[in-house]
Amino acid sequence: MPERQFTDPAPTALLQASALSTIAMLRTSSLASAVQQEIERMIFTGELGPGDKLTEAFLADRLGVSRGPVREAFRVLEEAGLLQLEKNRGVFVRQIPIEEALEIFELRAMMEAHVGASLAQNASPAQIAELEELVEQMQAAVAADQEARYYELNLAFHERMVGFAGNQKLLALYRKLIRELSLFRLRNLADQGHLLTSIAEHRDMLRAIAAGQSERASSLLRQHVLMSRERTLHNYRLQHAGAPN
Amino acid sequence: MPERQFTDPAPTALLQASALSTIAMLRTSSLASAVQQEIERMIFTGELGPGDKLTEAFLADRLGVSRGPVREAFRVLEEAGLLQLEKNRGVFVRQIPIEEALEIFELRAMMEAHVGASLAQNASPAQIAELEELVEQMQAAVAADQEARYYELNLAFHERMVGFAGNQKLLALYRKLIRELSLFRLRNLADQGHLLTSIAEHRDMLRAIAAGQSERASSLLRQHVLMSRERTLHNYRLQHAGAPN
DNA sequence: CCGTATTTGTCCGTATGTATG
DNA sequence: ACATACATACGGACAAATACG
Repeated sequence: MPERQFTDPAPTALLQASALSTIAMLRTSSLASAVQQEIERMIFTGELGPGDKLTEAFLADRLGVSRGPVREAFRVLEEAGLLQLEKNRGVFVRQIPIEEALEIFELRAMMEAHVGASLAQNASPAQIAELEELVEQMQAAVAADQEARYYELNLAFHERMVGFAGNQKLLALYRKLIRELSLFRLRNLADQGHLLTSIAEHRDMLRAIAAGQSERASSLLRQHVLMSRERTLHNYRLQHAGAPN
Repeated sequence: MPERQFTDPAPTALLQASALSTIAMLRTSSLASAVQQEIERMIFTGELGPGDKLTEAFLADRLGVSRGPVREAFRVLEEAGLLQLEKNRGVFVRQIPIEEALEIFELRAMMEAHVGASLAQNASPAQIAELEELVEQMQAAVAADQEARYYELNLAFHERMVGFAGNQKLLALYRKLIRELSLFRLRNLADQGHLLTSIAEHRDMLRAIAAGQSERASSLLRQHVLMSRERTLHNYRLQHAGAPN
């Protein structure tokens, strides 16, 4: 059973065209970081999927750079948890096992609970207003049946909240976890009902925060994330019901 | 005002001797990771201090490898927050600003509070016993006036607690933060009184955990870490009173 | 069990950019 | 302002290790 390899003709041609221009544009700092960003882009657009194999030489060729920068990008992306380096075998897009995804959800719950308590005590009216505006847009997106847009706004909402807590280190860690989690994402094809529930939960959070209710805000956020965790686990079990391993 | 550079004759000779053997011994995987570990060792033993300058060529020379592996090690250590790469200028051991140190303490407080609640619900008697044993050793260390030993045990105690929570990702993040924080450490030359207080706090935590009191355990751990934060801030202000910047 | 192909590991020469006098 | 020293950035060649037929 051959690994799905990233050397098929069609996607390769596509990559070559887009990558070269992208690399050229990103040439702000080092080639290595440009390559890094390009690999990330390929992963997050789905051009590269979990388990896909990459090689230094291949990527260097297609991106029109030497192996050096590619190597360095690989190392950084391994440290970031997106790639898995196997000595003398190749580099693979990481498979996030379900156990790890669940751990990440737990950490998100911890972080967002902390953020909820913090915001209940320190959030400015302007910040709350901005979050409320995001919820409005989410509502509109659901009404217009734009699921992708909804998810985008949802991510933005949570990230913005974490940002408002004012701890930059926390925000950086949060982002890192979200990126890793996005590698897992077996599309959470959610039903409309859930989306509306979720929006209502967001409103509840904001109310608690605006009212300065630390513990309630904290608890609501934790539950909100843990719900999301449960849905993910549920979906996973559905999809892996008949196919153990 | 020249940066303190890592080219002084005395420490260099020392480095060369120890490093070569170390590098040889660590040759388990790649030279790059061996170099990485060696640099970490130099940092944590104080051979390298915050602000010190490193160069690829110099380190490569002294470690007896080429610049390639050194380069890669630099990138990883930058990602880890220990080094700061400045393009075409040099590589520096990071200075953790006080603001960042305080942020890390806040994250530690968040994490350990979470761990406290978790352990209160799930810790096994064996785990609690192990933690109690560590506290006993800490007590003995204080009695024997072995401060260094006390700190070592204290770190082990907290890390072990985090480990017992069962979330590997959390443990990894926790360790990473502690490593970064150790770069800050203007020796927390603590008075005996504080050490004894601290030990008492540890006992309180364990009691709450053993009794299954989630909220109390959580709160005690948070306060314990925040106290530590306050002491650090206090020491910092003392040391920087007359010398702004 | 061995040879060959593949892939990373390592090294060094040169280009490029930055700071400094 | 300009030249020079210095450090990284990058490329390409060679070596070593591993996998696979």
